[in-house]
Amino acid sequence: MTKARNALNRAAYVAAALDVIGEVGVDKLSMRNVANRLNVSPMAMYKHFPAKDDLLAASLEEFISRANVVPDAGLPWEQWVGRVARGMYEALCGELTWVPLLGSLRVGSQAIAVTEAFVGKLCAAGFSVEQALRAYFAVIQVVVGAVCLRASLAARTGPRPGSLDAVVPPSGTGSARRKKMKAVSGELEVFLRRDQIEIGLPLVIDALRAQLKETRI
Amino acid sequence: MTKARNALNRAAYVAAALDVIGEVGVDKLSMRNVANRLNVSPMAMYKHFPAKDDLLAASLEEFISRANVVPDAGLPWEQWVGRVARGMYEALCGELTWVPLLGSLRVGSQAIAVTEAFVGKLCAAGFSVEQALRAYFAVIQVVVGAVCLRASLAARTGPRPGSLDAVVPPSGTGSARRKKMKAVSGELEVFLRRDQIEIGLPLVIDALRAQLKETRI
DNA sequence: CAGGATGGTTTACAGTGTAAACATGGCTTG
DNA sequence: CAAGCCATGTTTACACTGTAAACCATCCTG
Repeated sequence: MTKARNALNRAAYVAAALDVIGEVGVDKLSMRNVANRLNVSPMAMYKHFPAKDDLLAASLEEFISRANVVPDAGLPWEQWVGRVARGMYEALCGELTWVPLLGSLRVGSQAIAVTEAFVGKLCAAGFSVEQALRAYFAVIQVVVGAVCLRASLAARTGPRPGSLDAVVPPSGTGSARRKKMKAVSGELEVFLRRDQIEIGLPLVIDALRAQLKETRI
Repeated sequence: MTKARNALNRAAYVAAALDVIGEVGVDKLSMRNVANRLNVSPMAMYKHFPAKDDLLAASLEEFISRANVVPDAGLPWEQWVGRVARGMYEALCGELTWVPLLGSLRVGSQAIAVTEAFVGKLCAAGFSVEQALRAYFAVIQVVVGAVCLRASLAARTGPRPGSLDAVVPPSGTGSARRKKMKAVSGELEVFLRRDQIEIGLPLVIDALRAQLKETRI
């Protein structure tokens, strides 16, 4: 037996991978544990994905797609864009183990659907296609960057004692400098603890608003 | 023998790690190959770093520090900020294998030195400390995001044939939709191929300029 | 019915991070 | 000077990883 009717497909493997990820995180996902979940040999997956990275990339795409970030069309564009960005941000923050894979985001059909909606929305609001696409990429950049910074906070136990002991000592020293650095460091901590998306996103939206006003004149 | 005078320290291990990374990339770095480069047992490193991740995080910090992105103080703040951002972007793009580690950026003394300079520059230009820190984080976000998108392009062989075959088919179908999606997809490709930092960064700088003007009134 | 796809299995290998126990030099203290 | 601790490095071993290679069963198609 073993074969039979129930042939597994890409989607089934991706679904299983997402289950595993939900339980143990992206970093602890292995070919073997997703295979086990489907009662299948690990090597079976290589008939559908050339390598683990491809499985993970597909899973990330599916994950983002499931986040379902495209909001109601009725909203004014600023809020609409905000919702998309915050939706992505929150989804990714919910599973920070994705972070190492943010560099392998593919332009899959799911992403294209979002882009399409995004560009459509902004064009309807008066932006040019060029401007809208630029805006889309800027927003994605901010989301990804914000998630990375968020992860970077989570990766820390707190302001470590050794936080000021450099790998290589800073060129200029002196006690005045050290004091100032400590002050900046403190402020840094405060900012790191803020909701990262609320730092970069408003700036981008402001810039977009300004662009729109200028175009309309 | 074996012991003797030449006791290795954190910095030595980090330097060796950076050497290895320069040759084979972050992804192919292993405790064993950096240990070999120093003619030392792999386990020796655990006396200096609790785990591989810590070695990597330290190496990333040192890498960024070596990029030496802080420019001359004479520049006007817009250009100054641009230089910092583009410097980081280019350094990271030169070794894209760092990308998976962007989520473990630590606030080390090197980073603090940059922040200090950044905040100082912007405050001198008329921004409040709050605004300056916000600006700093926004810029970092954009840099990190831009690098991730850049990596995402590099991870692709090109516009793959299967690019439109979703893991799970899109909800709405129809040939008109497919055609529009393909058009958007084409534009996406074009944008992906642009210098990513030039997409998000100008927007952020525009927003900052507007902020400054408003404050001055 | 022959023959290739398709999707699965088994076996095996080279390589990984790191825990545990042990060795040894140099510095501090009695 | 002796005793002993601490920092550093070594050896061994383990559990686990991704995946190449070869093989097998079912099905679709000419």
